[in-house]
Amino acid sequence: MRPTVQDVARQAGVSLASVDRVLNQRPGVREKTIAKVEAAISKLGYIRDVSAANLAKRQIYRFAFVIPEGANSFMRGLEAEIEAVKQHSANDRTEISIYKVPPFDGRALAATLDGLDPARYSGVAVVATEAVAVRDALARLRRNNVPVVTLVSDVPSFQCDAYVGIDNVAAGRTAARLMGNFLGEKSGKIALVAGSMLVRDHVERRMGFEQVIRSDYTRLECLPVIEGKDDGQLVQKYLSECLRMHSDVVGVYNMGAGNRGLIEVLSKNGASKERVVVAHELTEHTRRALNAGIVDAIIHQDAGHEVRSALRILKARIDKTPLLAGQETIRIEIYLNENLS
Amino acid sequence: MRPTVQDVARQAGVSLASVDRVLNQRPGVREKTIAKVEAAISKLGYIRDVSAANLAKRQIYRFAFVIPEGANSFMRGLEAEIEAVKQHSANDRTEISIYKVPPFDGRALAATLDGLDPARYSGVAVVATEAVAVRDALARLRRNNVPVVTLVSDVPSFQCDAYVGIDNVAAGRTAARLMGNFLGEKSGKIALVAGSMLVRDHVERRMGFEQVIRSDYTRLECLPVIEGKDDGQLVQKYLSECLRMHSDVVGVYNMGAGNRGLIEVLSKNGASKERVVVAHELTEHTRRALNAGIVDAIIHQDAGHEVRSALRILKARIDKTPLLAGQETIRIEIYLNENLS
DNA sequence: CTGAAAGCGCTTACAG
DNA sequence: CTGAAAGCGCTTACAG
Repeated sequence: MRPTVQDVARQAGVSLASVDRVLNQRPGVREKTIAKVEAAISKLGYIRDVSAANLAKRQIYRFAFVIPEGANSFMRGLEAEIEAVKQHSANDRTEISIYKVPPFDGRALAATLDGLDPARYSGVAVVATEAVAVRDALARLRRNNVPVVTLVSDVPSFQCDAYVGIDNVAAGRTAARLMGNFLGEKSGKIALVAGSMLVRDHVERRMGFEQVIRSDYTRLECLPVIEGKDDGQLVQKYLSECLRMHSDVVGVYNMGAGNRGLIEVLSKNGASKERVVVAHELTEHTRRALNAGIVDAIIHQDAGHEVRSALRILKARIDKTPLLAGQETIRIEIYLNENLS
Repeated sequence: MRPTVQDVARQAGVSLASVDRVLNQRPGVREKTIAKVEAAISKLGYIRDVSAANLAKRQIYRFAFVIPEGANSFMRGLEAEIEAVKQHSANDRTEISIYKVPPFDGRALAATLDGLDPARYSGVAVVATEAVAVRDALARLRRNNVPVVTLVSDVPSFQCDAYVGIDNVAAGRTAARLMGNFLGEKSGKIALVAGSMLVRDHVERRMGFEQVIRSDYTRLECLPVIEGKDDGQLVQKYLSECLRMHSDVVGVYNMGAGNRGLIEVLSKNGASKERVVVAHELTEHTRRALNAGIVDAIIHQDAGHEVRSALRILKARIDKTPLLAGQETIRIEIYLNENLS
């Protein structure tokens, strides 16, 4: 039988309450008592039962997810994943609220974060935009003992409890390797599409992509980045102009959203077989494009994994329990038509 | 406040014990009482607290993992992942035992399974070999109400609770797409290496691989499969013979283990840049080979994910709780040097 | 600074 | 067929 607090109390010759105080590092215990309890714990190999503790504490986890609103399919997929755990998590004494804020708007995000009551929420996960006001709002939550994780997009200037997302430089490098290898001996230009060069993810992906192309595929040349604001309409307009101007574009890399516009241009363009196309994030649109051969590869991050990982990390901080190493690494996934699951 | 069994009992005008009987579908309750309780449950929106129930039941999960012994790095990685959750799972009232059996040996596997006491184990996960004795041993466990999942390698003739692993036909197709695209305009032969054509995974991967090569890359031709018994020494011997005999081998696909032998041959061979090499499973050896450019791509399955998924599925069966859709799909992962994490 | 007792939301004998 | 009471492994007031 596994030892319980009762056993520890008996072994140490103290009451249950004292064991509890030591276990939870509550103040007002004599050094000598602490020592006795700790000796008993290690002698018996006591491991505390977290769920029994949570039952006694009537612990309920309340989490806030703050994510961008708008048409971005990846973000809507992220929202769907949050909804899925939300339904499921009633079993786990967990309550989840979703707050949606305008995308690319640091002030709006900061205002929403400032509106979160630290007494109400036991943890916050946020798709962050970099801005001083955001950093300050996150710092306020941390000061009030609310653990914070950033999701998908990090804020390096703020030391949060964890960043749950991919390494975007490596993602760009991965895209470039696929592009370069798929192009074989061909030479020519690569069109680069991003949402905005003010967004960290996209800047990092571009950096990684250009690094690899320049060093390993010198017969290829990257055109200046087209900024499509993650908006399908704009992407469509700018990209078709670009392809008209440059007849020797052999590859297209979309490091941002707005894939609907990209797909529109390339499917009209017909000769998709002759160009290699790499984009980010598996959505219903990019899946269809992979199937149709309009897109050759998708670099993906698993939004469901990110949501569940964020929750595990926040709970571990709250319960002061260790995480399982390896489970919380978000991978840079590659999808071809063949391994869509 | 969330309603509890107390609330349900009060609302239904019955005792706690009766509520419990209905909740757990225990026999010996009048239809009318069942109806009253069920009405109260749905009226209050009662959701049962599984961890409180497990505490009261002194429920301890005891799981057996049955895996192959031997030098196979993937299997040793799988074992390490089981060990990792084993350490961690003391917190979760979960005990895990690992049984190792000789690889490719259905009788030894069946004997081990037959030795598992159904009274002791609440669930079993097994890396299965196809054999009648194995199927019967698994059926015995199921008859004794022990849920069973197959790990990595399925036994289609046995209807188990779940198969936790990848679709190996799709994995083969994925390997072929990478091979074909990376080869660009080149034509020539592809050397195929497998462990054994008696093992289902390898047969399926081969099928998927050849399908895609034949239909989409007609300038490429697959050589007959080399069977290396997943043994580095043998793979090295047979593959180097094969490369000596065929001067026009432009690609190598290893659908089995024994990658150390493969890497040995190809690194000596020098001209690795001229051949495209695709293999399975990220291990310390294949990582190094990716880094060194000896291997171009690795098709991978996440052993840690598989272990954790198997545990979640078994627990859900035991607790009769729903699974979170999406979390249990094992993906066919693709690794290039750039997205190693 | 310490301890006895009640309680968290369930389940389990046992009595009727 | 049904219910009162004790108990699972913790924590929380409250009294001293």
